[in-house]
Amino acid sequence: MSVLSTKERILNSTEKIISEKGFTGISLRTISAIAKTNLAAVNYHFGNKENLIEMVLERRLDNLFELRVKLLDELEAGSENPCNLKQVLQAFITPALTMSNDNHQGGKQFMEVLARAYAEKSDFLHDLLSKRYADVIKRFANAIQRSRPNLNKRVVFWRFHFIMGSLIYVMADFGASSRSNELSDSEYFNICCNELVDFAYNSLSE
Amino acid sequence: MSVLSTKERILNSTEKIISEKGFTGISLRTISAIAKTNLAAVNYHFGNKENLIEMVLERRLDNLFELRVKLLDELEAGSENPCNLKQVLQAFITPALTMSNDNHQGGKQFMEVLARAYAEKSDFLHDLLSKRYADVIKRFANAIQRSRPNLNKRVVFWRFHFIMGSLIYVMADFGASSRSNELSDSEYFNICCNELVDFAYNSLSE
DNA sequence: TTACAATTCAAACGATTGTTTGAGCCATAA
DNA sequence: TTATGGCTCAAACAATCGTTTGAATTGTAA
Repeated sequence: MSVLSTKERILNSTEKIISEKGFTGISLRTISAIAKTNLAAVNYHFGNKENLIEMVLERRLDNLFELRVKLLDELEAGSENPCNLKQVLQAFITPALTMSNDNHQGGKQFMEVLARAYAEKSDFLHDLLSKRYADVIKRFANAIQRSRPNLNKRVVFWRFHFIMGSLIYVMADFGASSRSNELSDSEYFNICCNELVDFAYNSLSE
Repeated sequence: MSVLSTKERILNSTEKIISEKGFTGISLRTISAIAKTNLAAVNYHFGNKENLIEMVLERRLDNLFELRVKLLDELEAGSENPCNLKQVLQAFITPALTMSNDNHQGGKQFMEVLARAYAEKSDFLHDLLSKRYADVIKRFANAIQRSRPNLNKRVVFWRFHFIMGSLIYVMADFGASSRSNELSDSEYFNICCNELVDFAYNSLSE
């Protein structure tokens, strides 16, 4: 097991605290305590609190969108043209849910952070999505469009956004209230993933 | 125009501030200032900050679910049996979006508060949904089930939750980034409402 | 080893937070 | 008028916040 740098430990503990207590419950003193470092280390490494939170978002979102792009690339390089819609949706949804199921690497915590950032209308997150990742989102929207040529372009656009809404809802475990206790985490997320893909696929039927 | 009581003014200004700056940005001093009253009035009328926020949620949610129930009652009293699925979905979705479009009465602000409360995993909200409103949600789920007897009960359950996810996403204006500037608020929400109902209806096709 | 930069640390800063206090205001009822 | 109770107010409380400072420590290259 590798030893984590102070910077990494701070990012991890921030992620953990936000996912547990939300943005309201954050304090740099708690963060530094859990990261087993000094209070001033946070400002030393990240400048200020706002920047720290932004770095938490950036670190993971880059991974998430990288993975999505990779899967879409593979699909578009394949023989099917247009791509199989269900696979396109899987390429978008699965990485997010895989991440949120990856407790070991803190992915689950991050997904909750992400959902909270959405709710808080983080300007930084907004910029990230509308600039850095806009192309990826557009690529997915186009791939969906091509496989459903008879659907109005505007309608596809709306539904893709609704699907993203459901995804965020699930990721953040919003519906946890309704979750059965008999399922393990990985079982739950497998079912969830399948159900969500089917749901999305169905919603895009012509 | 009626004169609002101090209590009402405090509730309204709290709603406004949360919707603008999120739960993070709340301060009782700002709240009392906007409510044009004294700082101590908040504690006098609501005991403490947490209780104040809970009262904001409760006041509006009661209205929302009352309206949903009323619409469902009307449908189930009608001639169609089972109820028309699209109308059931409308009875669930429309009140929420009407509220979020009702700027004058602060409904829009509340919907953003609600979405933030979801993200913050408010225990109070959780209890409200799983206790006080659980019956209503179950009634809607059953109504959907009856109109789609061939769909697995578990599948209906999942999809209803996904639909709620999309609804919250839309209510909180999460997708505002992608919103065209040429539409007025009411035009936007009309389209949004129709698209969401169609989306939900489609996702529940057999 | 020495010198220098990077990092960590305890301590303090001023600002802001939720809450409490007790005096004052203002209506209504005796 | 006087007395009472609901309400508002300015002021102060202790606690916590993010940030800064300067000294101590660590790691690295000469």
